[in-house]
Amino acid sequence: MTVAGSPSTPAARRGRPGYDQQSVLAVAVAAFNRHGYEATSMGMLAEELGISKSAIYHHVPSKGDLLRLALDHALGGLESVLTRPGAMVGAADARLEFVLRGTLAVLTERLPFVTLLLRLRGNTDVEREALERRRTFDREVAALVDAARHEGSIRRDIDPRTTTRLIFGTINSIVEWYRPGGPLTADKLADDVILMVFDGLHRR
Amino acid sequence: MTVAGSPSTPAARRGRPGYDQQSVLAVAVAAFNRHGYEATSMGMLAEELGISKSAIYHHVPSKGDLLRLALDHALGGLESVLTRPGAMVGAADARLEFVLRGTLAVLTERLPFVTLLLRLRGNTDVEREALERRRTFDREVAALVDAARHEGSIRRDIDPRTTTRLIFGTINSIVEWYRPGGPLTADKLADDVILMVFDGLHRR
DNA sequence: GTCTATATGTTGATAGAC
DNA sequence: GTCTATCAACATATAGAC
Repeated sequence: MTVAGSPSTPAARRGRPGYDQQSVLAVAVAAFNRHGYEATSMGMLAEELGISKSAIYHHVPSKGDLLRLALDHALGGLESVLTRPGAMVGAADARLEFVLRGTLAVLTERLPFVTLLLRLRGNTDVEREALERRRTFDREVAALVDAARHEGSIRRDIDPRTTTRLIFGTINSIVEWYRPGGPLTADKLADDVILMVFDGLHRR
Repeated sequence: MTVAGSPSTPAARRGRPGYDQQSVLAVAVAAFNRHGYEATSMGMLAEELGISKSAIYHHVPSKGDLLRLALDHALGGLESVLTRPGAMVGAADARLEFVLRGTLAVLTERLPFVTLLLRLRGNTDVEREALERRRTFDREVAALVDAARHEGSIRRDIDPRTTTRLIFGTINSIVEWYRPGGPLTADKLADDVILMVFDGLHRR
């Protein structure tokens, strides 16, 4: 999926100038992440796009729809991880690692969209619906953690709920600092995260 | 320090009714965390406090000062961890654990204030100044991580910057789910975090 | 310590021209 | 696909009464 940040990017759109919905969305998501969704005005978006406020309404019916489109892109990516073959068969330990690596891949590939999702507070209906879908995803991963624990591959001296939350916390917090294109590749990052979470930082 | 959430809490304030600066601040911080600082209007605060907008200006000169007071409380707590005796002497490994436990203690004791600090995006001068103080704190902890690495107590197959960011990510993400007064005490949480970060979740 | 009234600008969204 | 013009509602903050 191509998400351009300026009008008439040749690779993204052939033909006439001006924005399309995807390129408007990319700019909107960046602004939502910088100021927060509620604090981002259509006037600010218009200024960044270089068009008038009302021109935005040609691409999207409301500010809430910009949010809904963005969150759907993030959630769709995460949900697809759970339906991939590697998430369904084998030892719980291996399935868990597969899902965590898949989550990390979606997080880095759709970074601004997932960032927006993870910063939601549930203040509007659109946000609450997205948070409900996110909770369903979280519950399925939590079930995998429990299975790996029962299997004996995960330590039992930490409460299962705490275990799941620490795993998610570690992974989700990556949106706050990881930037693709830097020295750290997404694959190496995934290796590092799996290493710390399951084997720890101490030398042994 | 007492931070009340309603006017004339007997333990917090003796004498006349009405809010004082601390109780206004507590309500404001909760609202900032729920909606984001920029998206929280003085009208919303007035409604939650049950007083008029202009009455708030009796306690604090501006909305930005509410933010500044709150961030100062969070940063003061974090900075005090680095000047405590345990952070200054001994093996780097032990000093690092001491500082991380101290950070976790401040995070849980001043939870709403630290939450606000960690969600800043740097859109105003007040925010940028706070982020600069936070970066200074982060740099000092990063130096401890580097020292523990050189000492040989921390694994070398993960980049030092990544190591520090994963540690901070894991700890900072706790504000998104931990609630004091629940079944998990702050001390047990700190034990769990230290255990996962340094020894990993795998059973050995 | 709180109020009403007010000043001045910005909000999301629409109507209709080009 | 973009524009100007417009709307009612709401933003931060101040002045001055009680």
